[in-house]
Amino acid sequence: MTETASRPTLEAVAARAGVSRATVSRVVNGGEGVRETLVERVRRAVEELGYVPNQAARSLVTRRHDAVAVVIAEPETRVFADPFFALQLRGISKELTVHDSQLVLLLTEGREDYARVGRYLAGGHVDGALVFSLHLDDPLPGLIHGAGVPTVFGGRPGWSDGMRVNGPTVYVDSDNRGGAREAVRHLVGLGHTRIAHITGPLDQTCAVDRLDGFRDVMVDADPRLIVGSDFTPVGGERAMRELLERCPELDAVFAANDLSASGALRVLRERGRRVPEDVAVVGFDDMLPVAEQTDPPLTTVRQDIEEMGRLMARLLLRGLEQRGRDEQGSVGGAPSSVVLPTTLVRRASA
Amino acid sequence: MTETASRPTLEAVAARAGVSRATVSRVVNGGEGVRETLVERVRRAVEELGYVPNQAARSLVTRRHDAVAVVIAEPETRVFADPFFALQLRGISKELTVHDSQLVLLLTEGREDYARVGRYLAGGHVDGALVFSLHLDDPLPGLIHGAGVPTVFGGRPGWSDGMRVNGPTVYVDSDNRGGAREAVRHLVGLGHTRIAHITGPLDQTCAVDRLDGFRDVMVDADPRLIVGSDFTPVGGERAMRELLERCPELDAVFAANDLSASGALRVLRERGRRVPEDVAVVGFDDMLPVAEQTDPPLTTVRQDIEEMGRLMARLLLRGLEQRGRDEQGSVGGAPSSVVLPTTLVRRASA
DNA sequence: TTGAAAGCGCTAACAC
DNA sequence: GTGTTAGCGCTTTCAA
Repeated sequence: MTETASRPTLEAVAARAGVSRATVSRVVNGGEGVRETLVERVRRAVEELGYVPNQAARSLVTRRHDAVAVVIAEPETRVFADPFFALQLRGISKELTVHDSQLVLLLTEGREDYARVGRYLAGGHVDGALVFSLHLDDPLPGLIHGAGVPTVFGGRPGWSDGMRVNGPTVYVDSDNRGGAREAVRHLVGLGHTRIAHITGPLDQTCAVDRLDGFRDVMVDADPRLIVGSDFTPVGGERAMRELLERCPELDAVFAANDLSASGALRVLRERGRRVPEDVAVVGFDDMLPVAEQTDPPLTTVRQDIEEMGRLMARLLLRGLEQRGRDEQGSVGGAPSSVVLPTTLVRRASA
Repeated sequence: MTETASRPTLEAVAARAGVSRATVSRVVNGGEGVRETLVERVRRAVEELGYVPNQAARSLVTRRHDAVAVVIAEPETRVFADPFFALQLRGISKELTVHDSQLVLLLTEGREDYARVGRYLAGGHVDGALVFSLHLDDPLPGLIHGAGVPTVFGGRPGWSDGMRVNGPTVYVDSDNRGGAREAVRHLVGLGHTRIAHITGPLDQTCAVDRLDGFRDVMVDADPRLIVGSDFTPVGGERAMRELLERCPELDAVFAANDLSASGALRVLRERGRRVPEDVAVVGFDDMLPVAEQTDPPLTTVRQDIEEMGRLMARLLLRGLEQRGRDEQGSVGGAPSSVVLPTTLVRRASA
């Protein structure tokens, strides 16, 4: 532990430099319209005293915080077994850094945490929020709306467009449906006909969209070939066993993400089915540490997760700027949602 | 994006409840020493107006922030290919939540970011800092010290004890050396004699400690059996190839972490060496998604990473409380470093 | 028990 | 250009 020395204030710097507080403030905030010699003098005083502005005081008057909350609402353990969030965080962090904004991470581990998050958001700590992993029945959007904080969502939220209470909902998403279609078409192109799908949790839109994409191609798929799962390796194993039991003759599997695909691969190996000769497998995400590590390496649908994070931050910050420019009811130029393309990455599994 | 309504202030609540600001403040902060009827009246006004305290204003006077910075200084991409940090974060987040404190994440992607972090820490945004992944030549400790922020380190920092400028350095670490010893002894117990070691980056103390543990047991190890690496799967592959070239007759490998062990396993399989029959492999970390997923599943040294995170937060908060109690130069009761035990987890690879 | 009043450190009009 | 002044919203003595 280190000591907390009491820090010098603007006042002290002003005294030392022999100018007024206002002048110091001007210099500290860019130095526009201050004589060069004074700027110099103030800079020196700042340096000598080791002055750093007190943000609480600054925020109190400017009402800006240069901080953005990232809310990750994922009760399950999964969040952290999955590089997904980490990658998004990284993209966000990079973009925020460029704009000199800080990242405040709010993780919720259960319903009890929601009140805390709501309080925090409403407490005027941050300029905006980035929100992930919404489930259909999530109370979070309500809280956020109540807190009145500008928000960009990661992944299309599940509610209908009616929710445009104050301005449209802004989100960044991948083309989950299109990506899924491409994956399944690839399997079809390889000559497979009995293609199964291991879904993600269907209370999240990305899982639903991937299922829809699967159905787009396999228009009259045998319902026994679709089995629900949860994006985890263990869930993937379970689903694969179920599938093998229901339809031993299946010849391909499209898993809703790489993690569940890895579980499926394990079961296939265990059961002596060769991949891709007996059963071809395609995943989704292109999570490198997973997809490249499986045996055989996984053919999968790539989405640029880091870019999604970066984009979310960019949209949010742009929106904040907008709002700053025209203080009331900004109409034109408000940012709108973005859907990023996906690409199929061919490896050995299909 | 959502609208930012201007929030009601203490003043407004006071007016509505027909009391003074001071009374409202008391009620909001617990309500000690206020007549029950008034408490009730104020609570109702708060409710009706949807009042939430402005934290900037509060911090300005209390000098507390109920926020802790987590600094992750890892220039390489590795940070996020590795569940390690995510797990620590999770432990930290849980503990902070209990104490109603917020987590502010500061990621540094390169030297340029350091100044920003220093500024932030010094800016009085947070009550303390939790710092990870220090490399030997890291400028971060200096910055932190300059910022005068109470800090707990994750992993023993590399500097000598002399650095106790203001109070001893507090850290939380695993018993890396002991764990390594146990791993190697296990291999010895299995009858292996030509045991190799794939190290981590030796500018981090955990990697050095694991190497030391290896040497403790293999007192006069053939230097060709020790090869440097970097904690990544690819690094592990490279190291394994190198080892196989230098010493084709090796019969066991202790890798400094699971990720590099997974790379080593892949190379061994590729070269047709059976694991564990021809070459036994032990990792370190017991990162479940890695260790259980490898083929064969990895025998490894488990460290409770989430617990480390939790403990770091706990030590920091305890220190802050201490400091709150006795405002000057707290002597007794200051928290001190903790080293957590490790355990060997036997799976199939050794 | 409650209220009045004095700031916390800073910015932003507004004068000079 | 530079200084003066009035708050931002809250907590916290100090009196009543």
